[in-house]
Amino acid sequence: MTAFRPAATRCLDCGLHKLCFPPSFDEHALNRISQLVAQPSAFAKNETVYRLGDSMTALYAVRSGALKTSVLLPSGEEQITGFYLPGEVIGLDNMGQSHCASTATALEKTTLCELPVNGISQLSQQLPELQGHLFQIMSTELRQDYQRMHLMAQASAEVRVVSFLLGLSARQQQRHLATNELRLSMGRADLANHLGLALETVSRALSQLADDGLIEVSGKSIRIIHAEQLAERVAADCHSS
Amino acid sequence: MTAFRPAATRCLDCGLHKLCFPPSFDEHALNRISQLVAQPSAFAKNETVYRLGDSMTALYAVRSGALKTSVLLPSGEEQITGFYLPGEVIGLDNMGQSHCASTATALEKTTLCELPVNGISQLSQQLPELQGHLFQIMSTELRQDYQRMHLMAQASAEVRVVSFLLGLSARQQQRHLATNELRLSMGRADLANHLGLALETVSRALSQLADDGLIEVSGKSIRIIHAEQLAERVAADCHSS
DNA sequence: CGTCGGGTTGAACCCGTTCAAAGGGAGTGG
DNA sequence: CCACTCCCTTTGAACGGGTTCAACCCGACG
Repeated sequence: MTAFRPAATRCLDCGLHKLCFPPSFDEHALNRISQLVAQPSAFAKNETVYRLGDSMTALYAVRSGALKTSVLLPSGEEQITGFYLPGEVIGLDNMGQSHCASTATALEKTTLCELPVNGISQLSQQLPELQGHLFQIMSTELRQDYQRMHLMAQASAEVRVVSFLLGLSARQQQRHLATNELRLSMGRADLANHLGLALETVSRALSQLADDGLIEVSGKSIRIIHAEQLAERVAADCHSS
Repeated sequence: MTAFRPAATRCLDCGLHKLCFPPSFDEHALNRISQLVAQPSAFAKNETVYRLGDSMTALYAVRSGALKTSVLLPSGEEQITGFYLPGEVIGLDNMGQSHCASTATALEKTTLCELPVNGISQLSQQLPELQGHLFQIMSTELRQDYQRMHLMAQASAEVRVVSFLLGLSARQQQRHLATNELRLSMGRADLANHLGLALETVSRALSQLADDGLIEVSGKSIRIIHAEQLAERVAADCHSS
């Protein structure tokens, strides 16, 4: 079996391994991990990877495409907790749980590397660096959540939208993509949900920013014209409050 | 040294060990952990346990008292990320980092058990249950943050305050304390900051709830009169939106 | 008794929501 | 190739809840 595994499934050969795992991971560590990773699987748009209540079996590293994670609230409404791009890992919020507490849905055609949680747990007993990495990405998510929480609690609609755009831009930079050309894989409704705003408010904020000449908006494609001025608006809002 | 360690520092003898660690932890595991735990240290009101930028050396389990954790935003303002009570563990958002990204401040006279992060990391290589526990409490914090984020994003002031009170009540129940007698260790300003509201709004919400006969407010002491009706208001708000 | 800090109450303003309608682009069928 | 439709997005106008600014209250402490 393993002899026939396509080269593409070996993390070492994957251009994203420095994102999924620390750059410091050596060949040995990557090979050990590769042995756990199943053949990347493809998901169509709107297909769910896992769903609330499913038994928790794996983490998933995004290989291509994009997806959203959401929690279903008691009331039945959906709260989108995050959008994930290639090189990012989903399922951390279910670590240590027997069942999934969230749902992951592909926003477009997406391929994922499956990291079985049993294997990951065991391997991280042997590779301190892997355990440290898991702690690190989980704590990073925690810290990012704090910032997002402050955003939701305090920031104006414009600042929320700008923060999101700049965050996306920064993540593209990590993947060595252009920082000023964004393609939003999610619709306005999902974006609004994630930012805690009404759909119309997001649209208005984008239009306003476009009117001010800071960005160009064309459907799901957004071009950042003046990144510095965008950053200033975020800072200005923080300073004023 | 260890021969003279007071019995009180042995986790096995501490009434809170089922909160700090899973109830399933056996005597062996608790003893291994106890060897790591330094003498509980005391902090006065407003004293900081660790501060943004400090080197990250330990997690801390609350033994008595209460404290808040906060992040300092670029603008210089403080966002309070959580309040912690006996049996709860702080510092998880710094796991895997070399330096603290948050600040922990005692809200009253507080004693903490220090869990050196090096020791914890190494021990969790040997005790899969400990590693699993760490993953679990981190993922639990993640999931709680998602709920809080939704609260901040969508919920009315009243719902935010009620959710906080009910959450506090639930945590008291875990510690086998009365669920209807709350003592808020933080001031209105901290509470408002944490809930993403203006100080005045929190005060108004509490007054309103008191007028409606659902709670009794006397400074920092709050008595819950009709827990069910409080829960209904939260559910009602969710349903309406 | 006076002062001080935290908490409460009051009134006006502002931003985001809500409801409503129009605009636009992709896909389908003629 | 165009016309039609559907869905997503944009734009408009009025409403409402939370913030803000301001005054007041109250218990603690000197």
